[in-house]
Amino acid sequence: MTGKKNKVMRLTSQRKVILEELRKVTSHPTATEIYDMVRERLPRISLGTVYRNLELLSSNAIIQKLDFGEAQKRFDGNPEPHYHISCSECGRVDDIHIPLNRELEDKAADYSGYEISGHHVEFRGVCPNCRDKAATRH
Amino acid sequence: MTGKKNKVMRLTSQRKVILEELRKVTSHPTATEIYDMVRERLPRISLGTVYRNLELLSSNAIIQKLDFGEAQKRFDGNPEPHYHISCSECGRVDDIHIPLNRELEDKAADYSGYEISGHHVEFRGVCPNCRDKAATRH
DNA sequence: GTATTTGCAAATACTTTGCAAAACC
DNA sequence: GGTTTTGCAAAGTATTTGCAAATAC
Repeated sequence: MTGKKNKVMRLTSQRKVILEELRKVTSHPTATEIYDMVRERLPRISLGTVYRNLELLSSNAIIQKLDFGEAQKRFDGNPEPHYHISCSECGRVDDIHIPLNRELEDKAADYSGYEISGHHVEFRGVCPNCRDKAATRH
Repeated sequence: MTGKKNKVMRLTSQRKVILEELRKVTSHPTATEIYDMVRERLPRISLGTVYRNLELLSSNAIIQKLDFGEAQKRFDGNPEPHYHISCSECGRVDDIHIPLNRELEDKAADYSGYEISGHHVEFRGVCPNCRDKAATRH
């Protein structure tokens, strides 16, 4: 019905550690960053395994795969929809937990005729750290 | 001051045709789609040139580079900020010209301490075509 | 016991880049 | 005339995949 595969997802040590490490941070790491984090606990894990698990976990809505237009995708251990902001200076990505604006979806549906299933908001700006650094330079 | 290069951007036939073709459509084509469109008028143009021009034009805010999490980036001949919606069935991308919600930026600034420079909203849903097709199938 | 998952390495997909020749202003 | 841009081909980067061995249940 939903098109999802019906395979049982086994709890391998690799999968468990990837999920644990991802849930520890709010930094929205890339696949290679996660690889590095996980390798401290599982030195023999391969990058391919990390990619495969991130793909599987995100397609099962256990984590989120994010794309901020950079070369590498990022991952978020929190599967609940929420907004994000990225710093144009240092590239860091933070969560923005303001309430989702459902009215936007109604407007978009009226405008487009689409049947809307969700939306995402990405803010751009300069993070407090980088703003302070810039100020210090004067 | 702004970090932009000060080179003069020359009006080559390749650049002109790329821009013209991109402005003709609202389909948010990928680089290879633009390559195919342009090649009908300039059969000897190379894909590298298309990429270089799309990069240059978007970094000069003459066009927009968009990323919907697919493998390929997409391009929009309209440089004005506006929202987008993509169809989860067929992948098409449409503009949503509802007014930008600046209040969201204020809320995000309050929440995060960032200095916000802009935001983008992406809706997901099923386009009218695909909805009709799905209905017909029953 | 059997289907899923892993590590490894090779393959793929998209985009970028070096360079000499051509084009623009 | 000097700088930018092009075509071409090769390189780069991120991600995916085939396969035999290992693992989970």
